[in-house]
Amino acid sequence: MGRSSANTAAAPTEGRPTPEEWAERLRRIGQRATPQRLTILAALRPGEHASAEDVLGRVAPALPAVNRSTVYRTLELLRDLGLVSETDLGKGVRQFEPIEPERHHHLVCRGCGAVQKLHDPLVAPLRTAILEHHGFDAGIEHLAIFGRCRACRSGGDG
Amino acid sequence: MGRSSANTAAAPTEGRPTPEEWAERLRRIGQRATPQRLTILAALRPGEHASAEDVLGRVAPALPAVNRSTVYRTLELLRDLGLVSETDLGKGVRQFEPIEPERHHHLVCRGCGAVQKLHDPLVAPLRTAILEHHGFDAGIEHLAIFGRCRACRSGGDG
DNA sequence: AACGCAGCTGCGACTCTGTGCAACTACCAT
DNA sequence: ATGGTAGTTGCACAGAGTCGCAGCTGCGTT
Repeated sequence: MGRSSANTAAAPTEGRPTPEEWAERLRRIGQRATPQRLTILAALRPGEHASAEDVLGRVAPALPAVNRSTVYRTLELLRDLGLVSETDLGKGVRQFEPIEPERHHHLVCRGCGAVQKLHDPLVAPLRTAILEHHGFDAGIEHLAIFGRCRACRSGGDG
Repeated sequence: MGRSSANTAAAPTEGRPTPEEWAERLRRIGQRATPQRLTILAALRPGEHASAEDVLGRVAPALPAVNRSTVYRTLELLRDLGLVSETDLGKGVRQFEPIEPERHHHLVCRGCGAVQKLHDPLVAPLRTAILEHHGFDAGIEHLAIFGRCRACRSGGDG
């Protein structure tokens, strides 16, 4: 999405966009820049998983009246817009996080619950293969893969 | 898991195991063979997605007193045992299905909701790579990958 | 065949998430 | 700056899934 157009203030990789930059970005793709959305966007920080409830808590000081539904809907919108990633780490609570240029994924052990990072280069071929074979643009931004870690496998424990 | 042990009655690929075969299989791995579990197992059919609620409905005629929690817990157990797969097709309802020798996955379009099959050979390399690089046994039995299908991509619509 | 215990089940309450509808408001055109 | 309108929000409700606990039961042992 036209990232090479206007570059009003700071470089994208230097820090996170300001609310006004977010607003412009939303408008450019035909979305409204509401205070709720901008506040929610500001509440998300790169590299940090946040649940919908976390976001609601962070937004409350600025906009106490924001409703839970709005948070969910906004997060979902931002996900579909490719601005944030949604991941279910298996805790019954979805985690949201702004998408960074360098993607990563997670391996979640069903035995001990340990979570380790999985770098995108291992996953990228799958994305490519799916696009080539099915013409399907897989939104694998932040995958959670469940299974059994080395320790739990050798330990034999569940 | 030790599939090459005793083969008491019918061949595994000939039909699905009888309740008694399931019972024996459960006991062999240190699990109790309760009527609830056997009934739930019998309610699952290969090649057919069933939600927890579906299973509850199918079990009801035989065991009217079975509780929702039991169904969830049993399904989860069977999943951890590697007997059934769990998949979230994005409908807010998880789908369960007995694991077949020939695995498949799904591509779910976030635009139009269409679901298409994805054959395992495309996914297998990822499983292998994760095992080699991380010693992690990825339980990718029945994956649901979200994204945008060919039609929705060319149509430009959301 | 009866016993005992660890494990399983049923129950109820609670959390997380999605949806319909009416009121509101950001944005475009004037 | 003002007005119209389509997109958003807030609210209330509904449904999926989880958890702790008390009581029951499958299964190994005697």
